[in-house]
Amino acid sequence: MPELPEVETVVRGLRASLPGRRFVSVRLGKSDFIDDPAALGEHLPGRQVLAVERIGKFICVQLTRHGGQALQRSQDASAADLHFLIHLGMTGRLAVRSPAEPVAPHTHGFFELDDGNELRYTDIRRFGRMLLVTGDALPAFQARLGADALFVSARQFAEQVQGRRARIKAFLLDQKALRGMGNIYADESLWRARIHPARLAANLGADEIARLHQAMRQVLRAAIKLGGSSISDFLDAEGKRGSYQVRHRVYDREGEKCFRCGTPIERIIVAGRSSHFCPNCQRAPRARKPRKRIAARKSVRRRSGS
DNA sequence: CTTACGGCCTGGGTGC
DNA sequence: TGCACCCAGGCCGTAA
Repeated sequence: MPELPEVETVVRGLRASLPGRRFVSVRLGKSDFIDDPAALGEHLPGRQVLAVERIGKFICVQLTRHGGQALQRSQDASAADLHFLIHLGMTGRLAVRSPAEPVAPHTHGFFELDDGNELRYTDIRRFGRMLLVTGDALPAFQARLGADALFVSARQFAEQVQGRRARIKAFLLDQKALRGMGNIYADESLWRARIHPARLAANLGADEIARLHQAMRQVLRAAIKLGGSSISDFLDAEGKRGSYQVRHRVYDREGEKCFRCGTPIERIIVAGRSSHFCPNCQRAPRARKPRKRIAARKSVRRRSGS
C-alpha cells in the first residue's frame, strides 16, 4: 500500500519521463473514484507537464497551458496553472507505457502523451483518488495537510505531538497533523523509537518525541532508498517492486520474534488500525482501558439492522 | 472544540 | 471445487 516512500518512488520514476510532455487525450474506464471525471478530459489535453512533485501521499503533476518558455528549470511551480493530483489509495499504480504494451487488468485511466506513450492508472480496489486543483487553490489544498513527515523539523514535530491528546499512532496516521505516514511506517517508526502505539501523544517525554522524530525520518529515508515496500503488489513507475519489506521489524510479523529482544510481536487495534509492536520494548501505557487482543480465529461480526 | 468509532467503498487472498 | 468473510486507507457521520 503506497505510503510516503512508495509515492516518492513513483514520483521519482515519473520525473524521468513526464516533465516536458504534453497531454493529448484522456480515456477513462471506471471513473467512480475521480472527483470530476469529465474535467480531466476537458482540462488535461493540451497542457504540458512542468514538474512532478509529492504532496504527502498525493502525486502532483504540475501543468501549464503556456508550454515551452516556462520549462527551462521546472522548479518554478508557481508557473503551473493546474495541478493533477493522484492518490494511489491502497492498490493504485501509475506508469508511463507504450500503447503497444498489454494493458494490466483494472486499468481505468489512459492519459495519452505527445511522445506517443501514455500514462496509465491501474487500481484494483479503486480506493485511489484523482482531482484537479488550480494553481490558485493549491495553497488551500496543502494547508489542509500537516507538515511532511520526511521534512518536519524536530521542533515542529515536538510541538505538534505535545499538543495532542490522541494516541501517538492516531497522530502519526492523521494526514492533517503529519502528511505521508501510513500504517506500515507508523508501526516501524514506533518500534524503532520503542514507543507503544497506544501511548497518548501528550504524555510522551521530550526524549521519546526526539527518538520518534529521528526514527521516522530514518525509516522513511531507508525505505525510499530501497524503492518502498512491496507487501501486496506495489510497483513503481517502471513496474519494479520495492524491497523495504525485507527490513520490516514489526509490520505483519505478529507472533514472530522481536529483532531486539526476541519477544513475540503482538498485534492490537489502535486508531482503528492493526498495530504491531513488541510488548517488551514498547511498554503499554499504564491503567488505560485494556485494549482487546485480536483473537487468532475470526471474530463474529454482524451487519447492522439485522 | 477534539477525539473515538463504526460503516462504507472494493476485490484478492484465505480458510473452511 | 466453491464461497463467505476479512482486511486495507481515507473519509464521513455521529456521539461523547
